[in-house]
Amino acid sequence: MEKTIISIEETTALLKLLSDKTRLTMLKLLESDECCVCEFVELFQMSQPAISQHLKKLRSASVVNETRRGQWVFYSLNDQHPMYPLIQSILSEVESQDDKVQHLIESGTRVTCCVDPK
Amino acid sequence: MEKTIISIEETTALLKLLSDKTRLTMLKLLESDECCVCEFVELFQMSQPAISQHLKKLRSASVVNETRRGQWVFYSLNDQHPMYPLIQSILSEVESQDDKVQHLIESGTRVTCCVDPK
DNA sequence: CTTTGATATAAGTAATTGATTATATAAGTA
DNA sequence: TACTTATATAATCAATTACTTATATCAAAG
Repeated sequence: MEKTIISIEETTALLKLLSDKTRLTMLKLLESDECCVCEFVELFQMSQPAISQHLKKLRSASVVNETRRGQWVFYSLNDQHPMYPLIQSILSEVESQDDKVQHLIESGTRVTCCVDPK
Repeated sequence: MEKTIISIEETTALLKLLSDKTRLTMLKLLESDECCVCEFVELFQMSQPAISQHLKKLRSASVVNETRRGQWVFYSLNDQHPMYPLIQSILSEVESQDDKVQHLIESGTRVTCCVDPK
């Protein structure tokens, strides 16, 4: 398995994307499980459009995948991204965000959003 | 050897620092050898104060070490930085900057600056 | 001690970024 | 169909960023 050579420009673009607290936290959360937009809205003290714009940046860079299920849109890490190994090694250094997941469970947000749509 | 846990804030601050083309290229160059300021000035199409300001940011974050030798100031990677492993894994993904080193040698800049000061 | 070369700092500025509010779209439900 | 909930887009704005030019500092050489 050859190592893909990544240009300085591609790398700085990715790092810039990850150098925002909200976006990096989002990705750390996605590392363990997909999330829907409303969960991010619950977690971050920020307006829904702000969340949506952060997700758009991640989406435009193909760092995340988007799946609509009914009225909800779920996001997940794109493990096919050419820089996925780098993303993984960055995320592995970052402190766990389990407290946020716990908050979702306790507040009932996770249940509301993520129930099986069948 | 325990893995140091790094906060989201510390990580985003580091990524922001590395998410600039000039600074990331500087660090990639420092990965193989120390450089003096005049070498960076030769390499980047940019004013000397601009170079100096980039170096100040890297210095303030302790990502690089500074050593004065006579009238020259040399910079090197700080391998004692708490996030040095992350810095290394980022740099390892980035394309080589050997062409820039070659340019320094050919232009004579490297010789002028980096001769043993004894 | 004055000049020169190397580097740092200060002040100003245009471009970018990350938020906001208002509005649009899209899906589910009465 | 109309209403509600979830999400996206548009327009706007304040803060930050990465340059620029001008000036200061600092070390070596005359």
